Amino acid sequence: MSLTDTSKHSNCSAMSDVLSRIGDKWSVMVVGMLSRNGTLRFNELKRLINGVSQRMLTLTLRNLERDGLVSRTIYPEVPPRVEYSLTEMGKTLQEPINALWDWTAENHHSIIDARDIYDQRQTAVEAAEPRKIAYARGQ
Amino acid sequence: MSLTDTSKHSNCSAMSDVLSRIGDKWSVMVVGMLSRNGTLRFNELKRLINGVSQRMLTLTLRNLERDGLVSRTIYPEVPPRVEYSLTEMGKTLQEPINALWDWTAENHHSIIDARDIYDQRQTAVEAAEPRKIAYARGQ
DNA sequence: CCGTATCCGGGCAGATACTG
DNA sequence: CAGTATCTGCCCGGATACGG
Repeated sequence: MSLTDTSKHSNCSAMSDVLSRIGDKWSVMVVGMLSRNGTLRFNELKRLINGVSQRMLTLTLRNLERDGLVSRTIYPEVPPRVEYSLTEMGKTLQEPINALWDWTAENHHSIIDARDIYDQRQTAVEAAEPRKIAYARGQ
Repeated sequence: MSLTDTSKHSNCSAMSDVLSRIGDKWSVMVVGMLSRNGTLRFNELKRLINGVSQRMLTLTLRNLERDGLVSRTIYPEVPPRVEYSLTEMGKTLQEPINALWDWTAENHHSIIDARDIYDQRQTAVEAAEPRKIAYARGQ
């Protein structure tokens, strides 16, 4: 099945479903970090992923675990040690995510440029014609 | 640059930036529809994309246009006609998105299964040990 | 037909405090 | 160390009404 395969595009809800996880930036970061480093402890992940709160990291890891993408191993020690790594299915996610990562690397500058141009045109229009701005810029 | 390329992983903010657009389900749907059909009018898109509100479609299209991924052509007619299509850059997005789409098709069932198993375990634990549930199931 | 403006309710994320 | 619980604010997205 592919995007261009009109037949049997299931109900798209599958895509939405998965995307809501993939699209979550923390999820992608976690998968990225685990795919590079293999196995990481909670606080290692927290340090590596810039800006994530404890709460969000916990939630993200729980969801990934629930979806069978990340495995969680608790070592009954004091102090506690919990290690995270990708499951086999999680590893297969690397490839499509890598594709996205590469695309980003190649096109991010173009996007930035496109935005600048767009914004300049808009501010020009705005000056000439007050009101008529799409949802007052964002929202 | 790739996920496994530790050097020069820029600041990851680029990835977050692009992901917040890719991760948006409406954006993906729009790109998907345009990549299949080539060119579509506003209401054609609205009909094709199940459940999108007028507001969200407008906002999504504006953002995609601003990022240089979608081009918008207005025909000065009555009633007005506006056509959307992918730009060259937008077309290059097809490939990574397709990869994601394919991955979804292959793994969605496994994810559903994993969730069921996880949830069953959790309800069991819950019964035995009230309290101690990760953020009371979601949030 | 193709939008824009405005109101509004729910959910998501940060901050904080607390445990085994 | 690795979480959990709770409070709070605010952003996002739907619904609605209107306009060129």
